[in-house]
Amino acid sequence: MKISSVKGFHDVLPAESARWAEIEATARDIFDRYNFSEIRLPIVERAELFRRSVGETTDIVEKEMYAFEDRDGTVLTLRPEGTASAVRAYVEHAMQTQEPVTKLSYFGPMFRRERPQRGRLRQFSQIGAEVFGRDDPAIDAEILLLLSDLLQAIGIESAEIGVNTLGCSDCRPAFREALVAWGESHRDQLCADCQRRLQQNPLRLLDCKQPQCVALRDGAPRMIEHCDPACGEHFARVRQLCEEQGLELVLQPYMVRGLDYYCRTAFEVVASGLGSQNAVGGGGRYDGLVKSLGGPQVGGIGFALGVERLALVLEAQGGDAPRPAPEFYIAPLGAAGESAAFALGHRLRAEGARVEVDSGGKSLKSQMRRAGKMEAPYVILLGEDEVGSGRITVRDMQARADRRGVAALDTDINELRAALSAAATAEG
RNA sequence: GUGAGUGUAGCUCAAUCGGUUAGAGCGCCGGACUGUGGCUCCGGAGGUUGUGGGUUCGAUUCCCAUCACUCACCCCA
Repeated sequence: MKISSVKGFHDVLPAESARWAEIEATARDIFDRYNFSEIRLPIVERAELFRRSVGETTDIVEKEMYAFEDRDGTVLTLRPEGTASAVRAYVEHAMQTQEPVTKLSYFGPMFRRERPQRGRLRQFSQIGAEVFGRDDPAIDAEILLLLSDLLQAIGIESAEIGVNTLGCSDCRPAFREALVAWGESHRDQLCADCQRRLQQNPLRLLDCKQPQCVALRDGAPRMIEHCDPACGEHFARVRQLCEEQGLELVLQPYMVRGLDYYCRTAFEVVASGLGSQNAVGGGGRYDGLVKSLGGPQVGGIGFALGVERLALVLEAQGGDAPRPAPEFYIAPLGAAGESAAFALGHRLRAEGARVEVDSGGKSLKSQMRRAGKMEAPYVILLGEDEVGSGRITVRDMQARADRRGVAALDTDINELRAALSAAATAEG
Protein backbone atom coordinates (compact mmCIF):
# COMPACT_ATOMS: atom_id res chain seq x y z
CA MET A 1 0.00 0.00 0.00
CA LYS A 2 1.23 3.44 -0.94
CA ILE A 3 1.86 5.94 1.80
CA SER A 4 0.81 9.48 1.03
CA SER A 5 1.82 12.75 2.61
CA VAL A 6 -0.24 14.13 5.46
CA LYS A 7 -3.10 16.51 4.71
CA GLY A 8 -1.82 20.05 4.45
CA PHE A 9 1.83 18.90 4.33
CA HIS A 10 3.22 19.17 0.83
CA ASP A 11 6.36 18.21 -1.05
CA VAL A 12 8.14 21.03 -2.81
CA LEU A 13 9.36 19.36 -5.98
CA PRO A 14 12.52 20.42 -7.87
CA ALA A 15 10.58 22.47 -10.42
CA GLU A 16 9.26 24.58 -7.55
CA SER A 17 12.20 24.43 -5.17
CA ALA A 18 14.37 26.33 -7.65
CA ARG A 19 12.00 29.25 -7.27
CA TRP A 20 12.18 28.89 -3.48
CA ALA A 21 15.96 28.92 -3.58
CA GLU A 22 15.86 32.10 -5.61
CA ILE A 23 13.43 33.78 -3.20
CA GLU A 24 15.59 32.82 -0.23
CA ALA A 25 18.81 33.91 -1.91
CA THR A 26 17.24 37.27 -2.70
CA ALA A 27 16.07 37.61 0.89
CA ARG A 28 19.57 36.87 2.21
CA ASP A 29 20.99 39.54 -0.04
CA ILE A 30 18.49 42.18 1.09
CA PHE A 31 18.91 41.21 4.77
CA ASP A 32 22.66 41.61 4.35
CA ARG A 33 22.23 45.11 2.99
CA TYR A 34 20.17 46.09 6.02
CA ASN A 35 22.72 44.41 8.25
CA PHE A 36 20.50 41.67 9.62
CA SER A 37 22.02 38.39 10.84
CA GLU A 38 20.36 35.02 10.54
CA ILE A 39 19.15 33.15 13.58
CA ARG A 40 18.26 29.47 13.30
CA LEU A 41 15.45 28.65 15.64
CA PRO A 42 14.12 25.29 16.76
CA ILE A 43 10.86 24.03 15.29
CA VAL A 44 9.63 22.72 18.62
CA GLU A 45 9.00 25.04 21.56
CA ARG A 46 7.12 24.85 24.85
CA ALA A 47 3.43 25.40 24.14
CA GLU A 48 3.41 28.00 26.90
CA LEU A 49 5.60 30.32 24.82
CA PHE A 50 2.88 30.90 22.27
CA ARG A 51 0.06 31.00 24.76
CA ARG A 52 1.79 33.85 26.52
CA SER A 53 2.94 35.78 23.47
CA VAL A 54 0.56 35.21 20.58
CA GLY A 55 -2.37 35.24 22.99
CA GLU A 56 -4.57 32.75 24.76
CA THR A 57 -7.71 33.69 22.85
CA THR A 58 -6.26 33.99 19.37
CA ASP A 59 -7.32 31.49 16.75
CA ILE A 60 -3.74 30.37 16.34
CA VAL A 61 -3.41 29.31 19.95
CA GLU A 62 -7.00 28.34 20.58
CA LYS A 63 -7.50 25.98 17.70
CA GLU A 64 -4.56 25.75 15.34
CA MET A 65 -1.51 24.67 17.32
CA TYR A 66 -0.02 21.23 17.07
CA ALA A 67 0.67 20.41 20.67
CA PHE A 68 1.73 17.16 22.27
CA GLU A 69 3.11 15.89 25.49
CA ASP A 70 6.74 14.82 25.58
CA ARG A 71 7.61 11.66 27.50
CA ASP A 72 8.51 13.67 30.55
CA GLY A 73 5.18 15.48 30.53
CA THR A 74 6.35 18.78 29.02
CA VAL A 75 3.76 20.17 26.63
CA LEU A 76 5.52 20.90 23.37
CA THR A 77 4.28 22.52 20.22
CA LEU A 78 5.26 22.79 16.59
CA ARG A 79 5.85 26.52 16.30
CA PRO A 80 2.98 28.38 14.59
CA GLU A 81 5.05 31.51 13.97
CA GLY A 82 8.58 32.82 14.39
CA THR A 83 8.44 36.01 16.45
CA ALA A 84 7.81 34.30 19.77
CA SER A 85 10.80 32.01 19.25
CA ALA A 86 13.02 34.91 18.27
CA VAL A 87 12.00 36.79 21.41
CA ARG A 88 12.55 33.71 23.53
CA ALA A 89 16.05 33.32 22.11
CA TYR A 90 16.77 37.02 22.58
CA VAL A 91 15.80 36.82 26.23
CA GLU A 92 17.40 33.43 26.85
CA HIS A 93 20.78 34.57 25.55
CA ALA A 94 20.46 38.05 27.10
CA MET A 95 21.29 39.56 23.74
CA GLN A 96 20.57 43.05 25.06
CA THR A 97 23.77 42.77 27.08
CA GLN A 98 25.84 42.16 23.95
CA GLU A 99 24.58 45.04 21.84
CA PRO A 100 21.97 47.78 22.14
CA VAL A 101 20.19 46.83 18.92
CA THR A 102 19.71 43.31 17.61
CA LYS A 103 18.56 42.65 14.05
CA LEU A 104 17.67 39.06 13.24
CA SER A 105 16.35 37.24 10.19
CA TYR A 106 15.05 33.71 9.99
CA PHE A 107 13.73 31.16 7.49
CA GLY A 108 11.79 28.02 8.06
CA PRO A 109 8.59 26.04 8.39
CA MET A 110 5.68 26.97 10.64
CA PHE A 111 2.73 24.79 11.56
CA ARG A 112 -0.94 25.63 11.96
CA ARG A 113 -3.72 23.11 11.85
CA GLU A 114 -6.13 24.95 9.58
CA ARG A 115 -8.39 23.71 6.84
CA PRO A 116 -6.02 23.56 3.87
CA GLN A 117 -6.67 25.63 0.81
CA ARG A 118 -4.55 26.95 -2.02
CA GLY A 119 -1.94 29.12 -0.33
CA ARG A 120 -2.91 27.85 3.11
CA LEU A 121 -1.09 24.79 4.32
CA ARG A 122 -0.61 23.19 7.68
CA GLN A 123 3.13 23.35 7.19
CA PHE A 124 4.16 26.55 5.50
CA SER A 125 7.40 28.41 5.23
CA GLN A 126 8.19 31.90 6.37
CA ILE A 127 10.92 34.44 5.83
CA GLY A 128 11.01 36.76 8.80
CA ALA A 129 12.94 39.59 10.39
CA GLU A 130 12.91 41.10 13.88
CA VAL A 131 14.55 44.13 15.45
CA PHE A 132 14.99 44.41 19.22
CA GLY A 133 16.14 47.46 21.14
CA ARG A 134 14.63 50.31 19.19
CA ASP A 135 11.19 51.87 19.31
CA ASP A 136 11.69 55.05 17.30
CA PRO A 137 9.81 55.77 14.06
CA ALA A 138 12.95 55.45 11.95
CA ILE A 139 13.35 51.76 12.70
CA ASP A 140 9.71 51.13 11.77
CA ALA A 141 10.33 52.94 8.52
CA GLU A 142 13.53 50.94 8.00
CA ILE A 143 11.60 47.70 8.40
CA LEU A 144 8.94 48.86 5.95
CA LEU A 145 11.59 49.88 3.43
CA LEU A 146 13.33 46.55 3.87
CA LEU A 147 10.04 44.78 3.29
CA SER A 148 9.33 46.82 0.21
CA ASP A 149 12.84 46.33 -1.20
CA LEU A 150 12.54 42.62 -0.59
CA LEU A 151 9.21 42.31 -2.38
CA GLN A 152 10.55 44.27 -5.29
CA ALA A 153 13.76 42.24 -5.50
CA ILE A 154 11.78 39.01 -5.45
CA GLY A 155 9.71 40.39 -8.30
CA ILE A 156 6.27 40.71 -6.73
CA GLU A 157 4.57 43.28 -8.94
CA SER A 158 1.20 43.70 -7.30
CA ALA A 159 2.29 44.04 -3.70
CA GLU A 160 0.60 46.69 -1.64
CA ILE A 161 1.61 47.50 1.93
CA GLY A 162 -1.29 48.49 4.16
CA VAL A 163 -0.53 50.19 7.47
CA ASN A 164 -2.38 51.17 10.57
CA THR A 165 -1.57 52.06 14.13
CA LEU A 166 -2.89 49.89 16.89
CA GLY A 167 -2.07 52.28 19.70
CA CYS A 168 -0.29 51.23 22.85
CA SER A 169 -1.21 49.75 26.19
CA ASP A 170 -2.02 53.27 27.44
CA CYS A 171 -4.42 54.35 24.76
CA ARG A 172 -5.83 51.10 23.47
CA PRO A 173 -8.14 50.37 26.43
CA ALA A 174 -9.98 53.65 25.90
CA PHE A 175 -10.28 52.97 22.21
CA ARG A 176 -11.54 49.53 22.95
CA GLU A 177 -14.23 50.96 25.18
CA ALA A 178 -15.27 53.43 22.52
CA LEU A 179 -15.45 50.61 20.03
CA VAL A 180 -17.52 48.41 22.29
CA ALA A 181 -19.88 51.30 22.99
CA TRP A 182 -20.24 51.87 19.28
CA GLY A 183 -20.78 48.16 18.70
CA GLU A 184 -23.40 47.89 21.40
CA SER A 185 -25.32 50.77 19.93
CA HIS A 186 -25.45 48.97 16.59
CA ARG A 187 -25.65 45.47 17.98
CA ASP A 188 -28.76 44.42 16.03
CA GLN A 189 -27.16 45.48 12.75
CA LEU A 190 -23.99 43.43 13.21
CA CYS A 191 -23.49 39.96 11.84
CA ALA A 192 -23.63 37.01 14.23
CA ASP A 193 -19.84 36.69 14.30
CA CYS A 194 -19.42 40.32 15.22
CA GLN A 195 -21.94 40.09 18.02
CA ARG A 196 -19.71 37.39 19.45
CA ARG A 197 -16.56 39.44 18.75
CA LEU A 198 -18.06 42.30 20.69
CA GLN A 199 -17.48 40.23 23.81
CA GLN A 200 -14.30 38.38 22.98
CA ASN A 201 -12.20 40.53 20.68
CA PRO A 202 -13.88 43.81 19.82
CA LEU A 203 -11.00 45.03 17.64
CA ARG A 204 -11.99 42.33 15.20
CA LEU A 205 -15.25 44.13 14.53
CA LEU A 206 -13.22 46.42 12.31
CA ASP A 207 -12.01 43.93 9.77
CA CYS A 208 -15.20 41.93 9.31
CA LYS A 209 -15.97 41.32 5.64
CA GLN A 210 -19.72 40.87 5.97
CA PRO A 211 -21.42 43.53 3.77
CA GLN A 212 -23.63 44.81 6.57
CA CYS A 213 -20.67 45.29 8.88
CA VAL A 214 -18.53 46.87 6.17
CA ALA A 215 -21.32 49.33 5.47
CA LEU A 216 -21.67 50.15 9.14
CA ARG A 217 -17.94 50.52 9.67
CA ASP A 218 -17.62 54.03 8.26
CA GLY A 219 -19.20 55.29 11.44
CA ALA A 220 -16.96 53.27 13.71
CA PRO A 221 -14.23 54.93 15.77
CA ARG A 222 -10.75 54.75 14.28
CA MET A 223 -7.62 54.05 16.25
CA ILE A 224 -5.74 56.69 14.33
CA GLU A 225 -8.09 59.29 15.79
CA HIS A 226 -8.32 57.80 19.29
CA CYS A 227 -4.72 57.01 20.09
CA ASP A 228 -2.73 59.21 22.40
CA PRO A 229 -0.53 62.00 20.98
CA ALA A 230 2.71 60.02 21.28
CA CYS A 231 1.32 57.10 19.26
CA GLY A 232 -0.20 59.46 16.74
CA GLU A 233 3.07 61.33 16.23
CA HIS A 234 5.01 58.10 16.00
CA PHE A 235 2.73 56.79 13.29
CA ALA A 236 2.75 60.05 11.35
CA ARG A 237 6.54 60.11 11.43
CA VAL A 238 6.80 56.51 10.19
CA ARG A 239 4.58 57.33 7.25
CA GLN A 240 6.45 60.52 6.52
CA LEU A 241 9.86 58.80 6.53
CA CYS A 242 8.60 56.13 4.13
CA GLU A 243 7.01 58.64 1.83
CA GLU A 244 10.21 60.67 1.71
CA GLN A 245 11.94 57.57 0.40
CA GLY A 246 9.29 57.06 -2.24
CA LEU A 247 7.54 54.20 -0.50
CA GLU A 248 3.79 54.38 -0.83
CA LEU A 249 1.88 53.00 2.10
CA VAL A 250 -1.85 52.47 2.02
CA LEU A 251 -3.52 53.65 5.20
CA GLN A 252 -6.01 51.05 6.35
CA PRO A 253 -7.64 52.53 9.43
CA TYR A 254 -9.60 49.36 10.13
CA MET A 255 -6.78 46.88 9.85
CA VAL A 256 -6.17 44.83 12.99
CA ARG A 257 -3.93 41.86 13.45
CA GLY A 258 -4.59 38.38 14.69
CA LEU A 259 -1.79 38.18 17.21
CA ASP A 260 -2.20 39.90 20.54
CA TYR A 261 1.33 41.22 20.92
CA TYR A 262 1.18 43.90 18.24
CA CYS A 263 1.01 47.59 19.12
CA ARG A 264 1.50 50.88 17.34
CA THR A 265 2.69 50.32 13.77
CA ALA A 266 1.09 47.30 12.13
CA PHE A 267 1.15 46.34 8.47
CA GLU A 268 0.04 43.76 5.98
CA VAL A 269 1.20 42.95 2.48
CA VAL A 270 -1.43 41.86 0.00
CA ALA A 271 -0.82 40.74 -3.56
CA SER A 272 -3.05 39.60 -6.40
CA GLY A 273 -3.12 36.10 -7.81
CA LEU A 274 -3.88 34.30 -4.58
CA GLY A 275 -7.65 34.27 -4.35
CA SER A 276 -8.89 34.88 -0.85
CA GLN A 277 -5.56 34.00 0.77
CA ASN A 278 -4.13 37.23 -0.56
CA ALA A 279 -1.88 38.18 2.35
CA VAL A 280 1.74 37.40 1.55
CA GLY A 281 3.10 38.96 4.67
CA GLY A 282 2.46 40.97 7.74
CA GLY A 283 4.02 42.34 10.85
CA GLY A 284 4.22 45.16 13.28
CA ARG A 285 5.61 46.58 16.46
CA TYR A 286 5.47 44.65 19.74
CA ASP A 287 6.83 46.80 22.51
CA GLY A 288 5.65 44.83 25.54
CA LEU A 289 6.49 41.37 24.33
CA VAL A 290 10.14 41.02 25.32
CA LYS A 291 9.39 42.09 28.86
CA SER A 292 6.36 39.87 29.16
CA LEU A 293 8.56 36.90 28.28
CA GLY A 294 10.98 37.73 31.03
CA GLY A 295 13.37 40.05 29.20
CA PRO A 296 14.22 43.73 29.52
CA GLN A 297 11.84 46.52 28.59
CA VAL A 298 12.93 46.91 24.99
CA GLY A 299 10.84 47.58 21.93
CA GLY A 300 10.61 45.24 18.99
CA ILE A 301 9.29 45.16 15.46
CA GLY A 302 9.25 42.50 12.79
CA PHE A 303 7.49 40.91 9.86
CA ALA A 304 7.06 37.57 8.15
CA LEU A 305 6.48 36.64 4.53
CA GLY A 306 4.91 33.38 3.37
CA VAL A 307 7.20 31.63 0.90
CA GLU A 308 4.47 29.47 -0.65
CA ARG A 309 2.37 32.53 -1.29
CA LEU A 310 5.26 34.48 -2.78
CA ALA A 311 5.91 31.54 -5.10
CA LEU A 312 2.22 31.44 -6.08
CA VAL A 313 2.23 35.13 -6.91
CA LEU A 314 5.34 34.70 -9.06
CA GLU A 315 3.70 31.76 -10.79
CA ALA A 316 0.50 33.75 -11.38
CA GLN A 317 2.62 36.54 -12.87
CA GLY A 318 3.75 34.01 -15.45
CA GLY A 319 7.42 34.03 -14.61
CA ASP A 320 9.24 30.80 -15.34
CA ALA A 321 10.85 29.04 -12.44
CA PRO A 322 14.61 28.95 -12.97
CA ARG A 323 15.96 25.64 -14.24
CA PRO A 324 19.70 25.41 -13.76
CA ALA A 325 21.41 23.54 -16.57
CA PRO A 326 24.67 21.63 -16.32
CA GLU A 327 27.52 23.29 -18.17
CA PHE A 328 28.85 19.96 -19.40
CA TYR A 329 26.97 16.80 -20.19
CA ILE A 330 29.41 13.91 -20.53
CA ALA A 331 28.20 11.21 -22.89
CA PRO A 332 30.29 8.04 -22.76
CA LEU A 333 30.08 5.33 -25.40
CA GLY A 334 31.02 1.85 -24.32
CA ALA A 335 33.05 0.62 -21.39
CA ALA A 336 36.28 2.53 -22.16
CA GLY A 337 34.38 5.78 -22.49
CA GLU A 338 32.53 5.15 -19.29
CA SER A 339 35.53 5.01 -17.01
CA ALA A 340 37.14 8.01 -18.74
CA ALA A 341 33.87 9.91 -18.37
CA PHE A 342 33.62 9.08 -14.71
CA ALA A 343 37.11 10.43 -14.05
CA LEU A 344 36.73 13.52 -16.24
CA GLY A 345 33.40 14.35 -14.63
CA HIS A 346 34.85 14.15 -11.17
CA ARG A 347 37.74 16.41 -12.10
CA LEU A 348 35.57 19.08 -13.76
CA ARG A 349 33.31 19.11 -10.74
CA ALA A 350 36.30 19.55 -8.45
CA GLU A 351 37.26 22.52 -10.63
CA GLY A 352 33.85 24.09 -10.16
CA ALA A 353 31.73 23.15 -13.16
CA ARG A 354 28.19 21.81 -13.00
CA VAL A 355 28.48 18.45 -14.74
CA GLU A 356 26.14 15.58 -15.59
CA VAL A 357 27.80 12.25 -16.37
CA ASP A 358 25.62 9.70 -18.16
CA SER A 359 26.18 5.97 -18.07
CA GLY A 360 27.84 4.18 -20.94
CA GLY A 361 25.17 1.70 -21.84
CA LYS A 362 22.86 4.12 -23.61
CA SER A 363 22.81 5.10 -27.25
CA LEU A 364 24.43 8.40 -28.12
CA LYS A 365 21.11 9.46 -29.54
CA SER A 366 19.31 9.08 -26.27
CA GLN A 367 22.13 10.79 -24.39
CA MET A 368 22.02 13.72 -26.79
CA ARG A 369 18.29 13.95 -26.36
CA ARG A 370 18.65 14.08 -22.60
CA ALA A 371 21.43 16.67 -22.82
CA GLY A 372 19.23 18.79 -25.08
CA LYS A 373 16.33 18.53 -22.65
CA MET A 374 18.56 19.68 -19.81
CA GLU A 375 19.74 22.59 -21.95
CA ALA A 376 23.38 21.74 -21.41
CA PRO A 377 25.43 24.02 -23.67
CA TYR A 378 28.18 21.40 -24.18
CA VAL A 379 28.19 17.64 -24.56
CA ILE A 380 31.52 15.91 -24.12
CA LEU A 381 31.69 12.72 -26.22
CA LEU A 382 33.90 9.97 -24.96
CA GLY A 383 34.08 6.87 -27.16
CA GLU A 384 36.81 4.63 -28.50
CA ASP A 385 38.16 7.39 -30.78
CA GLU A 386 38.58 9.89 -27.96
CA VAL A 387 40.02 7.48 -25.44
CA GLY A 388 42.41 6.15 -28.10
CA SER A 389 43.63 9.59 -29.24
CA GLY A 390 43.53 11.21 -25.81
CA ARG A 391 41.59 14.16 -27.28
CA ILE A 392 37.95 14.81 -26.45
CA THR A 393 35.16 15.77 -28.81
CA VAL A 394 32.75 18.42 -27.58
CA ARG A 395 29.38 19.07 -29.14
CA ASP A 396 28.51 22.76 -28.99
CA MET A 397 24.75 22.42 -28.69
CA GLN A 398 23.86 25.95 -29.57
CA ALA A 399 26.17 26.15 -32.59
CA ARG A 400 25.13 22.61 -33.54
CA ALA A 401 28.79 21.88 -34.23
CA ASP A 402 31.23 19.21 -33.12
CA ARG A 403 34.64 20.33 -31.88
CA ARG A 404 36.70 17.22 -32.59
CA GLY A 405 39.80 16.91 -30.48
CA VAL A 406 39.24 20.37 -29.04
CA ALA A 407 41.05 19.52 -25.81
CA ALA A 408 43.07 16.80 -24.19
CA LEU A 409 41.34 14.16 -22.13
CA ASP A 410 43.23 15.44 -19.10
CA THR A 411 42.39 19.09 -19.76
CA ASP A 412 41.52 21.41 -16.94
CA ILE A 413 38.37 23.48 -16.84
CA ASN A 414 39.96 26.79 -17.83
CA GLU A 415 41.73 25.30 -20.82
CA LEU A 416 38.55 23.57 -21.90
CA ARG A 417 36.42 26.70 -21.64
CA ALA A 418 39.07 28.74 -23.49
CA ALA A 419 39.39 26.15 -26.27
CA LEU A 420 35.61 26.05 -26.69
CA SER A 421 35.18 29.79 -26.88
CA ALA A 422 38.15 30.02 -29.28
CA ALA A 423 36.55 27.39 -31.49
CA ALA A 424 33.26 29.30 -31.48
CA THR A 425 34.99 32.59 -32.30
CA ALA A 426 37.03 31.02 -35.10
CA GLU A 427 33.83 29.78 -36.63
CA GLY A 428 32.50 33.35 -36.66
C1' G B 1 -14.21 24.59 12.44
C1' U B 2 -18.81 25.69 8.63
C1' G B 3 -20.86 25.32 3.58
C1' A B 4 -20.14 23.70 -1.48
C1' G B 5 -17.59 21.52 -5.76
C1' U B 6 -14.12 18.04 -7.96
C1' G B 7 -11.42 13.18 -7.92
C1' U B 8 -10.23 8.77 -14.79
C1' A B 9 -2.40 7.29 -17.20
C1' G B 10 3.30 11.13 -14.43
C1' C B 11 0.37 16.03 -16.14
C1' U B 12 -4.14 18.37 -18.62
C1' C B 13 -8.60 16.31 -19.97
C1' A B 14 -12.42 12.79 -23.05
C1' A B 15 -15.76 8.49 -22.66
C1' U B 16 -23.69 9.25 -25.60
C1' C B 17 -29.38 7.29 -21.49
C1' G B 18 -25.75 2.91 -16.84
C1' G B 19 -23.53 -1.16 -21.76
C1' U B 20 -19.31 -5.12 -23.11
C1' U B 21 -11.66 -4.11 -25.00
C1' A B 22 -11.69 3.36 -20.60
C1' G B 23 -9.32 7.17 -25.14
C1' A B 24 -6.44 11.75 -26.67
C1' G B 25 -2.69 15.55 -26.15
C1' C B 26 1.70 16.53 -23.42
C1' G B 27 5.56 13.85 -20.90
C1' C B 28 8.50 9.16 -20.66
C1' C B 29 11.07 4.95 -23.45
C1' G B 30 12.52 3.20 -28.26
C1' G B 31 12.94 3.38 -33.74
C1' A B 32 13.45 6.05 -38.56
C1' C B 33 19.83 7.77 -38.24
C1' U B 34 24.94 0.76 -35.79
C1' G B 35 28.74 8.09 -32.92
C1' U B 36 24.78 13.20 -32.64
C1' G B 37 19.68 16.76 -29.49
C1' G B 38 15.42 20.36 -30.52
C1' C B 39 11.38 19.70 -35.83
C1' U B 40 8.78 15.57 -38.25
C1' C B 41 6.95 10.55 -38.71
C1' C B 42 6.33 5.57 -36.52
C1' G B 43 6.07 2.28 -32.37
C1' G B 44 5.94 1.08 -27.00
C1' A B 45 5.27 1.24 -21.78
C1' G B 46 2.02 3.26 -18.38
C1' G B 47 -4.97 2.64 -15.35
C1' U B 48 -7.67 -1.80 -9.16
C1' U B 49 -11.49 5.17 -12.98
C1' G B 50 -8.98 8.16 -5.03
C1' U B 51 -10.52 4.20 -1.39
C1' G B 52 -14.45 1.03 0.79
C1' G B 53 -19.34 -0.48 0.52
C1' G B 54 -24.33 -0.51 -1.91
C1' U B 55 -28.06 -0.68 -6.14
C1' U B 56 -27.96 -3.38 -10.96
C1' C B 57 -27.62 -8.76 -15.53
C1' G B 58 -23.84 -4.91 -16.03
C1' A B 59 -21.08 1.12 -12.57
C1' U B 60 -15.99 5.82 -14.78
C1' U B 61 -21.42 6.96 -14.91
C1' C B 62 -26.46 6.18 -9.73
C1' C B 63 -26.46 6.03 -3.97
C1' C B 64 -23.77 6.02 0.91
C1' A B 65 -19.32 6.44 3.63
C1' U B 66 -14.31 7.84 3.75
C1' C B 67 -9.82 10.26 2.12
C1' A B 68 -7.52 14.10 -0.75
C1' C B 69 -7.69 18.52 -3.41
C1' U B 70 -10.27 23.08 -4.84
C1' C B 71 -13.63 27.36 -3.79
C1' A B 72 -16.10 30.48 -0.26
C1' C B 73 -16.58 31.52 4.98
C1' C B 74 -13.26 31.76 8.97
C1' C B 75 -8.25 32.86 9.78
C1' C B 76 -3.65 34.30 8.36
C1' A B 77 1.89 33.77 5.85
